[in-house]
Amino acid sequence: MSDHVSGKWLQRAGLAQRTGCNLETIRYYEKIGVMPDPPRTASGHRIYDDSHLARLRFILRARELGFAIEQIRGLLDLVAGGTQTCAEVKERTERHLADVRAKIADLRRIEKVLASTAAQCSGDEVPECPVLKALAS
Amino acid sequence: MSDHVSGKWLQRAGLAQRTGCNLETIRYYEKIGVMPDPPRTASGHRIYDDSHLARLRFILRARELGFAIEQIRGLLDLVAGGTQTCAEVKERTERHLADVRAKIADLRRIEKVLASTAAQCSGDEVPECPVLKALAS
DNA sequence: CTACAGTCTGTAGCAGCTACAGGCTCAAGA
DNA sequence: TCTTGAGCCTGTAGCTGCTACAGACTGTAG
Repeated sequence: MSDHVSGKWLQRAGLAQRTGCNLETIRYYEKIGVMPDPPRTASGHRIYDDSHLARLRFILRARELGFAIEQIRGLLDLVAGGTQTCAEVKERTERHLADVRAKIADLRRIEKVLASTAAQCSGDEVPECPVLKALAS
Repeated sequence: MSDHVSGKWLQRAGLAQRTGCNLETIRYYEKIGVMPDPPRTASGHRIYDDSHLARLRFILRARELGFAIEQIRGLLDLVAGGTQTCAEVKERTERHLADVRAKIADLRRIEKVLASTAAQCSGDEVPECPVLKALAS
């Protein structure tokens, strides 16, 4: 089973290599159903084509943008059903954007506290420490 | 077993209530060893005192600031061993701060991509969508 | 004495992977 | 032709930090 049939089909390692996805992650995506169960060779080896490649890339891009798997599944279902509209997708994107902004706000609050507390540290070899004091208070 | 012996000792629910910690989380912290195995009544009910209260508050504050459990365990070990120095704690805090800042940077990158892509959406009831295009590209 | 709130234990589930072990298959070299 | 080794297969366990449940027991108030 040569992997060199250019642009025709791939095995798992080929798909992983072309997408940068971890080998096991592909199987995981199939198991949870965001990637379809692929066809197999007689001996059970998975066979992927360009449609799998495209779908996996979609998933990976969405994950990079912080979309949860269930949100991605939703987007894929919309497209698969042909029922997607820009209005709907925009709304989902903006909901996710709001989540991202909330996380940023949370982290910035944390950053401020950490930075200002650490700034009070002498950094000396003494047991007293403003950070510990803040945590213990 | 009355819970009203003021300021002397507490049961699990009392500790939870005073710290805002979830009941089950306390047991979890004991299981993983960041909280000590508390003494028990004859019938096996946990008994907590002010030292447990203080330790749990320390843990919860540190968690709020995003410290991982293992980092918190490390800080608590330092203090318990009496070997803590401001220098050491400051260094650990700044390492964590760097992690937090890296996460913020990551989320801001995501935020920018999401915002700018969503801004290109017409928001109309049409199947074409810049967000989907960006994910599929 | 009974009802009910509270506690006890172990275990499973969440997200999103990642990494094994143990067995099979396939192609290339000797 | 046989062997070697890479690659594939499966199921399952582990990671972080909880949270929730079931089923049994205990302790107290009426």
